[in-house]
Amino acid sequence: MPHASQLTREFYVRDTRLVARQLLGMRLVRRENDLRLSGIIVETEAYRGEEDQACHARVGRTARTQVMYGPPGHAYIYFTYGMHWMLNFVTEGEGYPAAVLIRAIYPEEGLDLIQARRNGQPRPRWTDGPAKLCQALNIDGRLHGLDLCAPHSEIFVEEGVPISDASVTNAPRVGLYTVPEPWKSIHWNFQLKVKGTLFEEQKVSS
DNA sequence: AGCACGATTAACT
DNA sequence: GTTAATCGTGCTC
Repeated sequence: MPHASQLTREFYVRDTRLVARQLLGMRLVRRENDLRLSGIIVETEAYRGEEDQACHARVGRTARTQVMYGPPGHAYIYFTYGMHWMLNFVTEGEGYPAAVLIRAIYPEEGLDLIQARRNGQPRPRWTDGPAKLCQALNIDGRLHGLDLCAPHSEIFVEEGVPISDASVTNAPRVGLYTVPEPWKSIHWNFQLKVKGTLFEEQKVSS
């Protein structure tokens, strides 16, 4: 069986909230040497514009946020809490700062390596958080700015499983404490919830 | 130069 | 529910 097709830049150029929703059910792929690690994306969040007080670009264009102002379909990877890396995909048109945070995946390929990197954690906790999936897939600042649409890219997204609107839930974005309203409570978190599936089992355990 | 805080996680009471 | 770990970033002095 050939692998599904890699998403092109046209996918990422659209409204960040739509891209975040459409990423659910897609497959995140990490290429390491000749290995493929992958998982189905089950949780995302949208961050868009300098007016969004939860978005890093609220402070404008800096060395850190520069990539978010660049062309869509690139990786925005940042370091936080003194120890954790976060993976985002740049969205919308060049010059408008926006990105989708990948918060959780359901792991499918490379399980042995993922388990080893997750240091004895139970399977439902391997990739059920934004920093956890970066640890599991060996994603850090070295990959910041990477083009997700380039041939043989070390990170990319491909077609996964079809998702119905009924299986998607919206919620406020996670981890915002000092962010003013309406940004703190706006429902820009997207989760895949399919009763009776392993996707649900993972999120219930998180 | 110093400071407060962060799009988190794991371990603990 | 609470808290330590640990350091880059942006802001103030």
